[in-house]
Amino acid sequence: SESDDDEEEDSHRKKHRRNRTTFTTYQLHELERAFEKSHYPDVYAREEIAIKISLPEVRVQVWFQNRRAKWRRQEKMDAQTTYKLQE
Amino acid sequence: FPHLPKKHENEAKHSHFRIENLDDKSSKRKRTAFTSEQLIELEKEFNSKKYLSVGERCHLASILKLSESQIKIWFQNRRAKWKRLKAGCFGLDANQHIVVPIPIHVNRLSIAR
DNA sequence: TCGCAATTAATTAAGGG
DNA sequence: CCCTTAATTAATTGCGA
Repeated sequence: SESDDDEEEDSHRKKHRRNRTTFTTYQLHELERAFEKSHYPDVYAREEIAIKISLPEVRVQVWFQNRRAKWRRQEKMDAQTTYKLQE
Repeated sequence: FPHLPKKHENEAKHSHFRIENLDDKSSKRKRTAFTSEQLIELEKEFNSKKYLSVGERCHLASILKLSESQIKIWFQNRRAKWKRLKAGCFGLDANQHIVVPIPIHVNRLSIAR
């Protein structure tokens, strides 16, 4: 009966329960395809994508942000790889 | 209406290729975590007014022990979030234009004349 | 100088393997 | 358990007024 633990109240828990959207394979396909075309689509392009894959534009926007972060991370990584290889 | 969409400079304009900096202490960008007290107060303030005057900002900065810039940026970011939230729930309820207070900072010099 | 659009960079945490 | 990654947020850049 003692709740003891949980520094964070579960009221905080319920409130900050983020609902994470899981993309379908098709959505991921289209997003990836769009990313190939441009890493920086403007609002209108994003809106177009959003409609096509039936998602709010903001989800598409966030997806591109995270995708670019990944892209940069990888780019930095194999930049280091080719660096080592040339020695 | 204010501020049109804007276009991001095509493709990789921001060349964020930070070279391995031998200088520059602690290459990571600092991210200050505001305390819950600070956030509660900021939120409370935002609830009453969406825009702060210079004086209000200065006062708030001193009582929360944050820089004026941090207060300014916080309100900017908060307004952006507020806008997203408003736009997000279209459909239900037919409120088109809420009583949006106005940024009147423009007047602070021109009114004096 | 401000606000805003658009973004980044650090971070938090969901959920799958 | 750890990893990938969706979500959040303080901070940056750049433009226009």
